[in-house]
Amino acid sequence: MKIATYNVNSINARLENLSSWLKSEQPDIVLLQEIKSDFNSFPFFELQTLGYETKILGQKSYNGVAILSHHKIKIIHENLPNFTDENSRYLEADITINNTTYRVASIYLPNGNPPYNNPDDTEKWQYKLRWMEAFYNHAATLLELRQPIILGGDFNVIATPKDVYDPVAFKSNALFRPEVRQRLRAFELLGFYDAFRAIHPIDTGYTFWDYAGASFPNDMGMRIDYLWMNAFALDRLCNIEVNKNPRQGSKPSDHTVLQAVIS
DNA sequence: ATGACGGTAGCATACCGA
Repeated sequence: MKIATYNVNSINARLENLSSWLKSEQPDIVLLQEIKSDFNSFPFFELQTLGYETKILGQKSYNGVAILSHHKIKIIHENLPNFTDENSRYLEADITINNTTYRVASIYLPNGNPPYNNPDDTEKWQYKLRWMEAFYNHAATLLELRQPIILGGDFNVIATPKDVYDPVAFKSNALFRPEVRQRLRAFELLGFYDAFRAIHPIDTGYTFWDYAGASFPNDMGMRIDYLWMNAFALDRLCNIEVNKNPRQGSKPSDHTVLQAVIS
């Protein structure tokens, strides 16, 4: 069973790029973020011709998450429970493959940096912290399940200094501030394993490179996309890798794919 | 530190992002 997470930065702008990756890798489950599309403009039919059923929590212009699968998708939650969110950032589902039911979620955690035109505005930062608290609370309840759980997506948090090309420059950035790293760590200590780090203790594993400058050729990236697994899922983890192909084609997203194989 | 660069809405330019 192959599962992947990919922040596409608009599903419609990325359809060709996404399709060619789907055709070559044939993942069973795909967690997408930043589809930037509501139900009416989502390319359900194009993905269906590639063999994928799709469930989305859409939104016009911004945010939006989706789950694709070769198998039937049963939606469990749209949005985080016990948290009123004006943005579409969380979609949770059960997918049964070969008699195993996987609980999966596609997650687009808030960025948290102030808008460029208003550097003193802390509203987005406060929203990020509240979001992470609600996510922590829900994740704690998920661990009661006796089934493999895979929580994947764009977490917008750089877990450690080695997960970014220049940790000093990002010292005060909302992706790297101690408050969010501590919260991600607390989530991890509940019993969710960073699948990439479980297999690759040293590799950089960057999943995002800014469009600006020559970030990608110079490998000035950061690791902010994750697949977090409970013990039931991690026990079955065979392989996990960052696939950089979608980042180097024409019209790439600024993120690339993190894909795992589970037995 | 700033803004590059790219996407959306909608038609000029503002907003958003990591």
